[in-house]
Amino acid sequence: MQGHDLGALRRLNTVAVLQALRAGEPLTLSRLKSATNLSRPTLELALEDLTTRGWVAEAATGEGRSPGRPARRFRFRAEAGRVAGVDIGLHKIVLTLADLAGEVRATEREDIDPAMDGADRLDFLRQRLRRFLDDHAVRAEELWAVGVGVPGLVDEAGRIRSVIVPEWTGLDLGRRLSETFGCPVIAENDVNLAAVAEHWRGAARLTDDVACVLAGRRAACGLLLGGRLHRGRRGGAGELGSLPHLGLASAHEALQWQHGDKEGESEITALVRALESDDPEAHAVLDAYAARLAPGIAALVLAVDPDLVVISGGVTPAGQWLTPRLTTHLRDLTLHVPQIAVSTLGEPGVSLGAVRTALDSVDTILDNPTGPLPSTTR
Amino acid sequence: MQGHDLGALRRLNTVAVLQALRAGEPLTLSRLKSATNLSRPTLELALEDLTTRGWVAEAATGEGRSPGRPARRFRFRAEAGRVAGVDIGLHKIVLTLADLAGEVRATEREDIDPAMDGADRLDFLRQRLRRFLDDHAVRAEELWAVGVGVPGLVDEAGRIRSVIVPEWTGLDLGRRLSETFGCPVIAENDVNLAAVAEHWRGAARLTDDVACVLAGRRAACGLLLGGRLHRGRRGGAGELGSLPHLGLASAHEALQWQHGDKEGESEITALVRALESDDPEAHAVLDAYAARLAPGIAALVLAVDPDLVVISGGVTPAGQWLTPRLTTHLRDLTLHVPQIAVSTLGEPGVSLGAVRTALDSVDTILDNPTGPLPSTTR
DNA sequence: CGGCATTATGCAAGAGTCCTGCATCATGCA
DNA sequence: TGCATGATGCAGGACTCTTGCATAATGCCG
Repeated sequence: MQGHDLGALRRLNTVAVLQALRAGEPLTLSRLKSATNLSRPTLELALEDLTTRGWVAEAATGEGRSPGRPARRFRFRAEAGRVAGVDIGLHKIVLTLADLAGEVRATEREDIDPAMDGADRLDFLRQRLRRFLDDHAVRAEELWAVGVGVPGLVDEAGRIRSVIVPEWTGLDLGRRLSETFGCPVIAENDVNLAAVAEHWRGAARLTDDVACVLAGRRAACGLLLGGRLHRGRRGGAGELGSLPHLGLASAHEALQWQHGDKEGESEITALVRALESDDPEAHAVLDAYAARLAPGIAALVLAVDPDLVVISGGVTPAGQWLTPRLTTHLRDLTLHVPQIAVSTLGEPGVSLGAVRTALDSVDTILDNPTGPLPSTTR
Repeated sequence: MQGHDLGALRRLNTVAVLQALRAGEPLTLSRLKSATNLSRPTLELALEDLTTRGWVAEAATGEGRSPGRPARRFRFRAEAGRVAGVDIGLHKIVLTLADLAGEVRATEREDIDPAMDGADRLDFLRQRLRRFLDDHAVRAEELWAVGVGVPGLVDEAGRIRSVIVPEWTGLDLGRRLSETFGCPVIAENDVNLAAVAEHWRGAARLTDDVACVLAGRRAACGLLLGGRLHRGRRGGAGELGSLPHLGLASAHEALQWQHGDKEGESEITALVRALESDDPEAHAVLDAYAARLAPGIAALVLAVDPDLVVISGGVTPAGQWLTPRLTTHLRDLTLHVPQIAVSTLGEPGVSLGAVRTALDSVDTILDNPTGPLPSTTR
């Protein structure tokens, strides 16, 4: 714990004003006053400072609902910068562009040849992100941070360990890309990012202890405990797939469904259609899958006792039928069955979590009380 | 995030000075200056304030090693208050008295009749704590907080759920006792407190992600993640005992050892003696126990991936033989075998963790930036 | 259309906190 | 005894926050 200077006090107060404005709607001085407990002259000075640095602008006066002189309103200049979120999996890449308020400005998805090797994949990622930024006229100095979700574990130092893209094991993807794009790039396990996203804007907004279970070809889990991502030593938290007693790794075998009538229809879509028409065989398949998933989830629930388990991944479309079955099976295995919800974000969740991680990295710049408040034009 | 006025700044700085002194040795003004980044006049004002409020006193000047005028030295008045830690189990009660620096001043242990019911047990706890405080001349206004470890889960609201003392289920022990003793009383699961204690002063001082496994008649686990206690919804984190796939609840059956020669010697003491004399049968028993413990610990390790697993509870005396066997068995079950250590605190660990929890509760009073800095004489 | 209540804004005065810098004091060493 | 070294005492100055009053702009009502 450090002592604070008068200058630090002012910086602290200025950031407090900025945070209040970032939270949402444009605010008048009166509202800022009650939000920050600061006096009006102090607020005016802080706002002037923030305005010259490009963080804040005066908004149009709101509709004059109240009597009296209309108040000026100030807003956070979300357009002052951009962050990007990338989800690079085995089969696809998803790119998301957002402003500093986290508002999504553009999204793009493209299939990848699963056979593409690690080096080509890195080049591909670089090239597509570069093109994506160019397409949306993002200048280098506008880009504040990038988050990247990868299919593998990422340790605290940023090094990857992946069985899906084995050549990336040992790679410090963040450092490599940050050299290319001239801003912080944070690599993170994709399931962890899905958990972050569900907590931010998905099914887990109301709780701070969430386990996000990826159920599909892969079985993995992201943990958000106390509102913060829990990685564990070397990023291995939630990797229950490898314990044979629980049979999580092979659970997907129970999800076979070859009854697709229509050409080109995916297995899960066909299964969902069968479920919708109350096909008893389809329900039996889903129940068997739930039964094989249950011990692994039970171990997770007993270990960390989350408020909520979010089911995401390939089975998401069948989620509404899966959750009650899962609840039934869990009742036999755990003391307390947690709430179970289906991902509301689906596939774009990972790249949205990557955006959130990038925004967190921007926040650390602002939270640092020493040094001057940065400007938006760097 | 709130704005701060000049008064809050001063309070912030004063607390920073106090924290610097709390950390350890008495400090001179120069050392405080480098520790807090504050100027000398500011430090002097803060120290005067802290002195009149009773938090700080001038210490004897250290041995004049350096040239120049000898500097005054200031120290935290740890004797300005007391906190107590209690561990009430099925078979025993342990009481610990400490000063505000966490220095232990007294400890007491007493057996309890395991058949004692919930109501009598609460009275017993009250009476023994009262007597313990009287014996050591702790006046009511000197006692700042009490921590209590109980054999059961404690939810966020402070309510207990226990199978060991079933009558306590639903009890808000903290509120009840705080009315009796006139200070905050925090109830917490005993294994959680063991984890806190090992992190504070035991085997887990160097790491912030720790699982503390209670191995003995009971099987339970306390989790400290990111340096903070992780309770989970309703305090159920780490309760892997109930999952039959892992067989943790019945593991203790493998630990039978009836070969005690000496009268009155406990089972574990006899086993340790046999291990010391390289009795192959004793080693086989321990190996079988490790094998039955391993799947549960593996599930925990895969779920949260801690840096360190601390083994505590009844088997602690045999820990040095248990840990290598456990490591061997875990190697087959997990990707990464974490470090495994034996509790260095043993049985008093829980009450020491209770002391730490009580001290944390004192800290929250100091950390609150609004309102005046409290005095030690309330 | 004009007065009134209501709310926002401009400006100055006042109080509080922190830092810098110089002179002074106390000790160890030559 | 003189000197270097580091601690202490005491202003002066700079900065920040708050309070309070006068003024400006709007909606409402007569």
